[in-house]
Amino acid sequence: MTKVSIESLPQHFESAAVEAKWIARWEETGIYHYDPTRSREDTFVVDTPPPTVSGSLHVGHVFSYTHADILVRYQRMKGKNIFYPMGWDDNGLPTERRVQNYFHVRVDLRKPYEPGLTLAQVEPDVAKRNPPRTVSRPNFIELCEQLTRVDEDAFKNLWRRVGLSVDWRQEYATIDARSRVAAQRSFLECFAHGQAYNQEAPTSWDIDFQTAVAQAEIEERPVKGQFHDIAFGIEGSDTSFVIATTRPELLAACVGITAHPDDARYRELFGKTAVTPLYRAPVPIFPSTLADPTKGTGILMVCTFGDATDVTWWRQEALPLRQIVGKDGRLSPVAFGTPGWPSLDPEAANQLYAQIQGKRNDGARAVVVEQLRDPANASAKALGAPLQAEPKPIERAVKFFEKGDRPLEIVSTRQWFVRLLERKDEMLAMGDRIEWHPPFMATRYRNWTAGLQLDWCVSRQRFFGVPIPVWYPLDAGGNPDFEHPILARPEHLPVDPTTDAPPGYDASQRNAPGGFAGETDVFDTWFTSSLTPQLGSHWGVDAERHAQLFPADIRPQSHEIIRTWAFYTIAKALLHEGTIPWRHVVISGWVLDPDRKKMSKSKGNTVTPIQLLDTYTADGARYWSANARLGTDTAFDEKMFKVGRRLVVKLFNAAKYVLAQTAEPPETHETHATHAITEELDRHFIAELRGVVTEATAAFERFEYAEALSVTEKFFWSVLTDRYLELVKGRARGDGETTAAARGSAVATLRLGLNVVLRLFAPMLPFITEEIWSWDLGPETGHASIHRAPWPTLAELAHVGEPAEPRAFELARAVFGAVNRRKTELGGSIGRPASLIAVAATPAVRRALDPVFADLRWATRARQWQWIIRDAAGTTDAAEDFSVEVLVLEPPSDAAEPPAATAATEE
RNA sequence: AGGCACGUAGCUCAGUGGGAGAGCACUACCUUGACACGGUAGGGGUCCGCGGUUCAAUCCCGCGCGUGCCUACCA
Repeated sequence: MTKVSIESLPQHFESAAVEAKWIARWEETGIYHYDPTRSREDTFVVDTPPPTVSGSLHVGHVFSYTHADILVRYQRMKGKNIFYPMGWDDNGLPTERRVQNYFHVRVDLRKPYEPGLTLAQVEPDVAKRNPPRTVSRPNFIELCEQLTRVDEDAFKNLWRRVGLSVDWRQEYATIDARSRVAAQRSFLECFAHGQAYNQEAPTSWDIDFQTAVAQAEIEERPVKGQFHDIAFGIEGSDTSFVIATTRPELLAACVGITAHPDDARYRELFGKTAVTPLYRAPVPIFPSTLADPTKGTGILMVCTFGDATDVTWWRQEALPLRQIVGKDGRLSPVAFGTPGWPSLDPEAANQLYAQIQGKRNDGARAVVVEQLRDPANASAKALGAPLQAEPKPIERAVKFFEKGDRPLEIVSTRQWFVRLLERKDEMLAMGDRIEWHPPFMATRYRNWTAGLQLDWCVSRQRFFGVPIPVWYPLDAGGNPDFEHPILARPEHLPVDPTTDAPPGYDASQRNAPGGFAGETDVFDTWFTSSLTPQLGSHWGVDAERHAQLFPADIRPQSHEIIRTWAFYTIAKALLHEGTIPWRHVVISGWVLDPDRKKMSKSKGNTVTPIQLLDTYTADGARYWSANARLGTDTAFDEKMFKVGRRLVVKLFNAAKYVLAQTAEPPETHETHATHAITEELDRHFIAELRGVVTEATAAFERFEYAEALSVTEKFFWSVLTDRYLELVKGRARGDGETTAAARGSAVATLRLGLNVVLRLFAPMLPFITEEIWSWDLGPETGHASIHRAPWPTLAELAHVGEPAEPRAFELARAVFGAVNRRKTELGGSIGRPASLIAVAATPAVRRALDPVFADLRWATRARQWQWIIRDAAGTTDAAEDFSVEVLVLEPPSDAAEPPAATAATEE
């Protein structure tokens, strides 16, 4: 490794070439590689978020991943052995949907596998003119794998461009074989411990994706609806009561009526039987404290199923199941007058239902409302039209699958669940053992955990996911026995029950009486994603490695997935290991567009990052990111990128100057590092640097990289470049009567200052700091990469003594600033020499400035300097320690004669 | 409806029981010896409102108002 000739450097910073060089160099030298031979205490383990490989990159990705990288780079410089993997979350609905749209294909489970069907053969049908091409499930999965590979490359390219210090040997995908093994092993272990069960139960169901969804994947959206007041009859009575409903189309699914037990209006009805209009079904009337007397009319119909409360009532009252909404969202055929479907007038009921059968909710609702207007359809002849009033518009919150477009239905289906409700307390205790950054994010976890109402539904009726590794024995009639599933053997994993035969059976017995049926469901993608710490540690495959890497140190993630990813990961760690999955959770905020909406692909307000990186440099983009504190949302502001770029350019120029000035060690010493730092100004500079090192280190220890950046940046601009560098320039060049020792002190200080500041910036600005480091400091210090160089400590600065005059530097800066101000007022440039500068000051100020006066004098370019000594007691303005009384600029001249040194005078 | 967070210069945001700040933007000026991909300076404020604690409140407490997110409400 040789030093770079500073003179040969380009005049301007050429970021593209420099970044490309270091991306390649870091890869070649492997400086980010994990070393499995080092101890756990020396190791810092990152549970990297595997990005959803959806083919779209935006600045939000750069934002949050940079936060983690900054923390990682700090730990690396602290000497830690870093485990920093990268995963790709490619299984699941987003990928399926993207593949469906991209290739314009749909799965047909009946289709046979077509070998060798590849990307090239399934050309994207951009216009979508033709009906979708149907493909077999295995072919569909292959297409998913092929497309995600392309997307992963795009992500990988971005991560390299922004300088993530990932160990690329530790790459995984949540659909790859090792992940499938881990997810299936996790399931087998849950089942073995009684934590996994399957059950036919009402489940939130998306009618478009035709799959169950979990509580955590549900969101609410405001939807306009209408209240319908409908009269119900009472068996053995001519009277009626009125319920208000937004979903009259579910009338056929009505299985009960309820009101609050204290509601005087309905108290007499409890225990009686109501009769529904249209279908004339007798249903029980029961009291329930869950009913709210202030809502609607205070009395309501219980349907199977309108909402989650219906499920509660259905269970508590052991009501019958009348499921009329099918899995496709259409009303299923039913027959009133048959068992389970009672009616006082089955013929009329069936006739009315026939008009809505096969329709979706909206269509059915319109028909039902018309039917309700007809007095003939009343629940008792004397009551008049069931519809008591014109529908009244209301807006209400309706549950949606977060990725879906139409409201969820509740459909009774058989699903696999993992028990979580009974472990709420343990889950809460786990959350308390983890440090959340910022701390208030722990509240979100606690709120979610405490409010959990359902076990985790882990089965999904989808294709591109990890198969649930079970089969069901078939009886002589070909009916599956769900109570006694056949589990895969751990040594056979991964398995696909739709193509593999279970232990003890052969393929010919598939779907045959007495044989077996393979489970067709796959896991919820979170079931696999919740194992990312174990995927990184090779859980179940390499026990030694697992012990070394689990639990992890940090989990970086964003706050909207605390209830999913963080929650489920903690659940898995509890279920499998009885411990926490990581010690720290590091929460990044969101990137908001200028209207303060979250940037997301679906809103179409994202900004593509590559162009930003080209324009403002990778470090410039990282600077923007590094300015945002954890947990704080940040508005996208291109100006911040610009400021970042300016910092990068400034570092380039300042470093070029410092290193060119100090290319040769002081004449009295072999190296810069050994030269004594003796001058007052230099000692002051180092004293302030000590403060910066202390503050930046403390900030990093609190995970507050933005604070560390702030103190470093402030020091760099306002102390190093604006003031110290200007004051020390003359001495560093050996101008005037500078002694060799004084010059050596300046040179040693400049190099030491740059050396330390570069390392303080290195976690945030890895490219420019590495570039500068490589010219000179790297070869000199023997640390080839700044990113493997030690984090600055006070010990490195301990050889420099404390300054003698506490105010010397502060005053020198102030006087220098005042002189510059005066020059500006006079319309001259800062560099213009002054034929005379007269400064009034108290004796104390004059004395304090004495040890730095030569530097100050040089910086002001004063040919003659006069002190006007003010009596301290006589000053009228006590706040003014000094004032520039006279400043005479020399006329601008083409002949740039350096000002002759003239002695300062006092009067 | 509850919880959490936030409200400071035109914008983006730091901050602290005692002096209201930074960057950007704006205005004026400067070819300077690292840097015009730069520099020097200037104007700009009801620190959301009202009460309380305190010698002293932008900061602590209470009550409002507004914004965002999470949870709940779905008849």
